[in-house]
Amino acid sequence: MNQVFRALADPTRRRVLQLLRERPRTAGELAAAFPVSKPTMSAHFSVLQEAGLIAAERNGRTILYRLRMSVLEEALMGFVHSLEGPKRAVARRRRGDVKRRAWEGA
Amino acid sequence: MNQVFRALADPTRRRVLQLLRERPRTAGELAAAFPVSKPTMSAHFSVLQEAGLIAAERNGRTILYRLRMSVLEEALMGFVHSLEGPKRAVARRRRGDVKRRAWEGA
DNA sequence: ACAATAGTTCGATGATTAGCTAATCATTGA
DNA sequence: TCAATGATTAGCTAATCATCGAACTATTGT
Repeated sequence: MNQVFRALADPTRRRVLQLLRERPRTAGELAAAFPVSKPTMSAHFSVLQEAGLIAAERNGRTILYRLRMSVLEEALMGFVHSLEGPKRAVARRRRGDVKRRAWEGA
Repeated sequence: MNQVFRALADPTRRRVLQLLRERPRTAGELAAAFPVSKPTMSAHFSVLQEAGLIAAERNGRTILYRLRMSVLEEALMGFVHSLEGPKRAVARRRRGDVKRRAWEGA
């Protein structure tokens, strides 16, 4: 979930998701829609993929990216619900899987 | 909207919002809930406030922060809807393929 | 095998960010 | 007015991030 929100923090990446909304697109096709270099876009794809927001499928020499809507919806809705929901579950704690901010539960 | 997503990118700030879910809290009360210094928390409050996610009200020498749920919901739901919504053609850029600023819409 | 195409990985760089301590501001109470 | 309290601002460091060009991998077509 942290990765999802981190991925959504960048406008370029949010826009990529919107472009993938209607149909899958190749890396190059996506890259052509933004005024940044291909390596930069590739890095954005990585972030989105590690967050689980997009999936890649190689076809010949192109790579087709598709949106994984369910992951996005679950993260966003899940967070909203954690705010609206039962007024109890705020004190959870996870153990040291991050270097700093290990107290983090959201 | 960009500011909202940027604010949500940090786990500490998301946790602050969750703490504010039930009732407003003072800056000190919130700061005491995290293992970081008060100035650091103050900076987080600034980010949240500039995003419109929280509102501050001074009472004597304490400052009470309260969650502005509607802003949060509108941003998150709004984004989800922009992905699920009417599949208007987002990128008809076949000819020319110029770097327009179409990506500034998210 | 070679050249072209699609895409990523590598290495460096400038900008932003989260974090700290120390200093400051603002309010209250003696 | 002075001291204490709650909170922010100032100044700094270290880490992270978005970006680039160059090099690399993989695939296709000749």
